[in-house]
Amino acid sequence: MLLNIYAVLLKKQGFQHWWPGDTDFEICIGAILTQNTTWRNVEKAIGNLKNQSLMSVDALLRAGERKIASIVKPAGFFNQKARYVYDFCKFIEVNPMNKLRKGELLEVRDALLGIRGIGKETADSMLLYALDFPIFVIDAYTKRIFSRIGVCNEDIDYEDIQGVFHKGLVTDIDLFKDYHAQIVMLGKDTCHKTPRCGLCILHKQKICSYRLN
DNA sequence: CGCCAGGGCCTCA
DNA sequence: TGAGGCCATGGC
Repeated sequence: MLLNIYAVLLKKQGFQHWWPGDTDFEICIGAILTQNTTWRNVEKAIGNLKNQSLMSVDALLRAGERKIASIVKPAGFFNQKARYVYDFCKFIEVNPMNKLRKGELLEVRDALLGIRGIGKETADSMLLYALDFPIFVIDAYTKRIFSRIGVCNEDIDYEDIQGVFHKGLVTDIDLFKDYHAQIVMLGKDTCHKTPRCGLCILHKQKICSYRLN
């Protein structure tokens, strides 16, 4: 079932090569900046950081929250996000990513969740895409799409829907990465809050019968 | 113009 | 532990 849906999305949309970002650190910063924000706006913020040579732990710590806030402004919620980025850097300063990569998944996850501004989705995005741990990322699109298919309710708890994927799929980092990417693509292009079922491959294949329009 | 975007925190029951 | 308010820019 889950694998079949992935196959359909893969065939339609192509392999996604996700997450966008030149380095693992940049992936983490992007994960923070994209909270409840379109990637288009995040790109501007990331571009600003790179232009000012601030895409590194040391440079960001030296810059400080005020400076970071002014630079990531296009990503929205910039005061909060500047604090989150700064706190994340303070954490990485003590726990470098190559050290985290050698840790136990759930312990590293708990450590990330202990940082102000890093919740479940952000932590799992970092774990999967930057640290290469096998954990499935759940986001608003995942809940929306799979509730419309009929797998769950849209307000299902994070760990509950994550468990559906962990139980229904083989533990494969590359599969987890690309499956989530496929979900985001479908969400951005088609499965909007107001659905565009006429464009949806899952509707065409009769996998989803949420609504005709 | 109004709606919405790849969340998460804080507060208050 | 669950609901509601808040954070903010930019595209459509």
